[in-house]
Amino acid sequence: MPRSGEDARRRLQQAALELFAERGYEATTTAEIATRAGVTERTFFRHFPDKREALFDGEEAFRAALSDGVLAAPEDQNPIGALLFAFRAVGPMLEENRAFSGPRAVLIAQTPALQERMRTKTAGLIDALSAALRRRGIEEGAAALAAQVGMAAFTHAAGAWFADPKPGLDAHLTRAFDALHDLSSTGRASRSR
Amino acid sequence: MPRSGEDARRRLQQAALELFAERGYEATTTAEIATRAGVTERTFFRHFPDKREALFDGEEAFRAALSDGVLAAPEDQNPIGALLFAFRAVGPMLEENRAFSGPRAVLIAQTPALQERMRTKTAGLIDALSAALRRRGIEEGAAALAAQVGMAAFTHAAGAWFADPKPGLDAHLTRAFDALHDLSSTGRASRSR
DNA sequence: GGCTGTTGCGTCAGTCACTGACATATAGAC
DNA sequence: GTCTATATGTCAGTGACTGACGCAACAGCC
Repeated sequence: MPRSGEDARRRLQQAALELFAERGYEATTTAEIATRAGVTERTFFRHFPDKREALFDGEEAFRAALSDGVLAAPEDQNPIGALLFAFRAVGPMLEENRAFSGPRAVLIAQTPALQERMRTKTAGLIDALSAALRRRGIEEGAAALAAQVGMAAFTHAAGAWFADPKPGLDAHLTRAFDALHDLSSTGRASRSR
Repeated sequence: MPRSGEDARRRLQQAALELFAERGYEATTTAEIATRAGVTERTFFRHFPDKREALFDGEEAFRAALSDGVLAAPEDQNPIGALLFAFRAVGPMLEENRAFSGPRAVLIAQTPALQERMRTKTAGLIDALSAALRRRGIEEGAAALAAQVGMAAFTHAAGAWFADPKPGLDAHLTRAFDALHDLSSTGRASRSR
C-alpha cells in the first residue's frame, strides 16, 4: 500500500536497527525486520543486497564527500595534509548523525559479522581517498599508502571522539595526525610517548 | 575410512582451492568440496567454521610468528623499526608458501567475499602486532596506530613482491618503509615522488 | 584378549539468508 | 481514459550452516 519506495527503505533500516539492538544481530531474521517495517522479506532484499547492508546505508554519500574534500584541499598540501583537510570537512556530517551512529557503533562492536562488513566499507573509503589523491598528482603507490595511513589515523580519531566527544572531533583529528608524524620521525624507542 | 583427521582437513583445503580455481568461489558448493575430499558436507563444517575459512588456514601460525618477531626486535628499535624487523623475520615463511599462495591470491582478488574475509584476517594480525608492541612498552594508542601503519606498508610490499619477485621481499619491504618515512616527514606537495 | 572413553565421521532434519519468475497494483505520462 | 514504469507480493527453490543421534575406529588400561 505504501507508494513511496524510499519510505519503505527507511522503515526497513529503522526496524533493522531496533531489532538488532533488542535481540542481537544473529537472533533476528530478515523476515522479522520486514514484518516490523510492514513489508515482505522479498522487499527487504530488493532494497539491500544482504542483511548486513541495512546498517551501512549512505556510505556512498560519505565516500563522495571525502573525495570532494581531498580535491578541495589547498594545492600546497602534501598527501597527508590533504587527507586531514578532507576529514575536517566531513566532520559536520558525523556530528549530525551521532544519534543514529551511537547505537549502530555499539552493535557493530558486538557483532563480528558487522565488523567484517565495516572493514570492507572502510576499504572502499580508502580506495576513494587514494583515487582522489592520484587526481592531485600523487603517484599511485604513494597515494594508496597515504590513504591507508590517513584512514587509520581518522578511524583512531573517530573512535576517540565517540568515547569522549568533549574536545570535539577536530581536536581528536589533530592529535591523531600529530601522533602520525611522531611515529615515523626518527624516534628513539625510549621515547614511547 | 581415514583415521587421521588432520588428513581429511588437508584434503578439504586442497579440494576447495582446486574447485574454486576451476569454477570460481560462488559456483562451487561445500557439498562438492566435501565429495572431492572424500567426506560429507557435515565434516567440512567440522573442520572449518564456514566456506571461506577453508582458504585461510594457518593464519594463527603466521600471527604467532609476527608477534614473536616484534618481541625479538632489538630493544633500541622504535615501533616502526620493530615491525620492520618482524616482517623481515617472517619473510621466509612467505617465500616457502609462494606456490600455494599464488593461486590463492588470484582467487581472493577475484572474489569480494574472500577479500572481506582477508581483511578480517589482516585485522587480526594488526591486533597481534599492536599487542606485541605494547609488550615492548609502547603506549596503547601509539601501538595501535603503528601496527596499522606498519601493516599497510607490509601489505603494500607483499603485493609488490607478488607482482615482481625479482628484487626479493626484503627489498620491497625496505622500499615501502622508506616511502612511509617520506610520507609524513615535512614534505612539500610538489615533492610527489 | 576384553572394556571403555574419546574422537572423527555419517546421517537426518531443520533454519535461514538469498534468488528467480511471475503476478499485481499504484503513480504518473499522455 | 489508456499505458507504462516502478514498487511490491507470492511462490518455489538453492545453498550455507547447525543440532542431535548413532556408529566405528582407535586409545589406554586391566
